[in-house]
Amino acid sequence: MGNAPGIALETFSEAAPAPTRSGQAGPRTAKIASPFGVPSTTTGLQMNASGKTASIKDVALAAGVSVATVSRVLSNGPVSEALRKRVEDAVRATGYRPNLSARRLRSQHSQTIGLVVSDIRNPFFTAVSRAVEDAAYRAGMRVILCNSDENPEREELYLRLMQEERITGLIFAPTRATLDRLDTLDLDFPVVLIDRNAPTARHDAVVLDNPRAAAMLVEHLHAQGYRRIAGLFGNTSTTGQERYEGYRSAMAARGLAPAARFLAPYADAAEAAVVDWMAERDRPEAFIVSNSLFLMGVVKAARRLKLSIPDGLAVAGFDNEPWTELVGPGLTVIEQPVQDIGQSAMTLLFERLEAPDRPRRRLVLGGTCIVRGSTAARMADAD
Amino acid sequence: MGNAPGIALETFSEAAPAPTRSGQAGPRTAKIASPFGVPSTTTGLQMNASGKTASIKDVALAAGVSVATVSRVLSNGPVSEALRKRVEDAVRATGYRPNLSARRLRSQHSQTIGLVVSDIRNPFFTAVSRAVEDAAYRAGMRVILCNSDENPEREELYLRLMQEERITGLIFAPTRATLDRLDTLDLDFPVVLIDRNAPTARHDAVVLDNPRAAAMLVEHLHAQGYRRIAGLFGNTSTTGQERYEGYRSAMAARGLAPAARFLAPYADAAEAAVVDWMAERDRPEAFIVSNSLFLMGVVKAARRLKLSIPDGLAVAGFDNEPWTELVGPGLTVIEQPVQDIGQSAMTLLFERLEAPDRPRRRLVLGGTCIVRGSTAARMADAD
DNA sequence: AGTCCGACTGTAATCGTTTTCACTAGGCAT
DNA sequence: ATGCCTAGTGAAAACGATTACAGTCGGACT
Repeated sequence: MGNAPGIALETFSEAAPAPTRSGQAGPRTAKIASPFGVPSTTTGLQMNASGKTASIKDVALAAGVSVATVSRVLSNGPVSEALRKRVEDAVRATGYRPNLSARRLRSQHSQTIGLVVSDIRNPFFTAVSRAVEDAAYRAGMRVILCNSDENPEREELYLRLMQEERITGLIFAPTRATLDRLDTLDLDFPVVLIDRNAPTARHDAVVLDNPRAAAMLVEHLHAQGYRRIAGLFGNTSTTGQERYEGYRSAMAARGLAPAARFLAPYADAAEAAVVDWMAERDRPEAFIVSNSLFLMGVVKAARRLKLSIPDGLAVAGFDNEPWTELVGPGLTVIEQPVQDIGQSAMTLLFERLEAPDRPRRRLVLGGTCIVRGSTAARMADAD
Repeated sequence: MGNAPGIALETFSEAAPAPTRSGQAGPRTAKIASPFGVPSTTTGLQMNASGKTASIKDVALAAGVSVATVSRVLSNGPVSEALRKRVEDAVRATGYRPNLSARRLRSQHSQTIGLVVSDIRNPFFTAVSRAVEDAAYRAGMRVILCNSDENPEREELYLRLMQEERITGLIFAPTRATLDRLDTLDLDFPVVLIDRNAPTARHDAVVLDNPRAAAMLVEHLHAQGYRRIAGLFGNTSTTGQERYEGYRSAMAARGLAPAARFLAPYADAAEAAVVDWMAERDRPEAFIVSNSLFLMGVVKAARRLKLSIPDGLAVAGFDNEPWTELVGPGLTVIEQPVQDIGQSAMTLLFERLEAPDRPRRRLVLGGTCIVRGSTAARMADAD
């Protein structure tokens, strides 16, 4: 059975006007006449005489005080009770809202921190950005969130934007390309790296202990009886590189031969790699993969090859996303302390702002190995 | 086997300094001495004599022209080639970056649109916000993204923020509570609702055809031979309500008795509901659920009850997330045209900005039913 | 009674832009 | 020559806030 066609129509239409195909993409200009009349009051909020939204001057006028007094009321400065009351009433009456652009310009303080991640759809980054945002708002700061898409050009664009916004600090998960030239960039604000990092960068950073985490997976698989353990790692970030190192040395320490491939960060790439690899002589018994996209790829490949997990093919990876529990017998993963990463990044940033000259610091957090059925002991019966 | 403990340490430590537990939450102050010396050059970008970052005045000075001319060069105004060249050189030499706050203040145009969603971790909203952002940047506008967490208080906070940022327009997925009083709010900018909507709201909107989509699921399950079809719907948004209506009328149209429950939007809630429900007499043969969290809940419940999908329990839901393909025999879902929703919202917003007085419009997009194994024909053998 | 102090309050400068307006040259038609 | 137009340029006035500075006004102290 195929897919039922999608149909667009007015929910409460008398007769559906010109049904529109809901194409999967491409710009579509809304061209639908509305059967709903609407009163054409375009009134926004309260306005002053000239029809613009109320400014501090309007409030001052309404309260019969100077703008300085209004400003002081707004910032809890020293004002007599009588005037404070009058101003507060005037604020309500005029519907006054401070203009942040003006405030920032004058006070030379943006109260804004930037956050540039490589892919907001990656649950790791959504979780981290939630943590960052919460911490920021608690400190009375705003967050500007940007998506680089692993694209150095977009990163450059956003870094420029951050400069123009005069952010007070940046939390950044850079691509390898940008990481390499980060020192030459001369930014006006302190930077805290997250997730990715290089020994050469002179910035603060908070990262997972990637080598150790990968080693934990090797250890675990080894203990479960697996020997031919292959690895798939992302080729765009230093993270993949670090996880590979941990994998390699843990394998070597056990007298096993490492066998790794580096892939572009797409599920398809991993699927294809596994399908190919399993056709070779000396097919792996297990895979360690460096991100959740690859995890999906491996599961798809196993399905395509009609290999059961873990008997035909064991697998372990990174990022404890909700669905990893539900796939097959459950997938063994390293859980990252996402909350902690976000909060620590903010902490490092604030401390850096207080002491700009202190030496660079790097915070390395440990992951937790969540063991599930995808790495059950080798040779055991399937459940 | 238990979880290996997480350990925090310096990657290249001589000896791990005071190992820190990577707790799951709670603020943690980074207190790690760095073994890496760093030159204490705190130089930011180029600065003018007084040590601040370069302004247009500095550029003018360096180029030997007036600030007006610099401004004109920056905005491609009429300037002779000779001066333009001199100014461009000066811009490079000073490392000048325009100050957006000042620009916005003076030009009275923020070039910013707001986007308030209820949960950025929900892949539906991450996809939509990606689309919105892309469309915005293509139009030379910035996006401020905020997370309401389904919390009306946070919504109010963010709406106030939007006012203060003087955004030019808002794309908004409101909670029911806020939706009800949206008309009384008197915002200074046009609003386009997404995902949620009410017949009474006087704003533009782009939503899924929820009743039809839910009906499609009923249709499909019915055609596959299922009769006792239960429904689980979210209780915080109008979306759940609309999907329920579609479900109810489609059931009625087939002479089936609807049986629905409304839940808080958590996977656990759905899991508990299913476990309870399956213990009752007249246990459902199939579930229709209104979001992907509930989908997880149902799968977990089935696992707990040792019911196979679809023979013990069929299930269908909303949102074609990548993992729905991988769970069990694959989950049947309604796919929303997320890209289209985001782009259309921007289009509606732009058109509203051009014609503030035109009557309210509502764009209803159709979903696509992706059929997978979780709704295979009743009584068929398991695979 | 005169000084001084403390608590408010207002005036005006300022943040970094854009934009209006006036002005200067040339070029061209008269 | 004179006048007019056009293109290019600079001076200065906004934009909406914060804040340094200077008053004002009682009351307390000598």
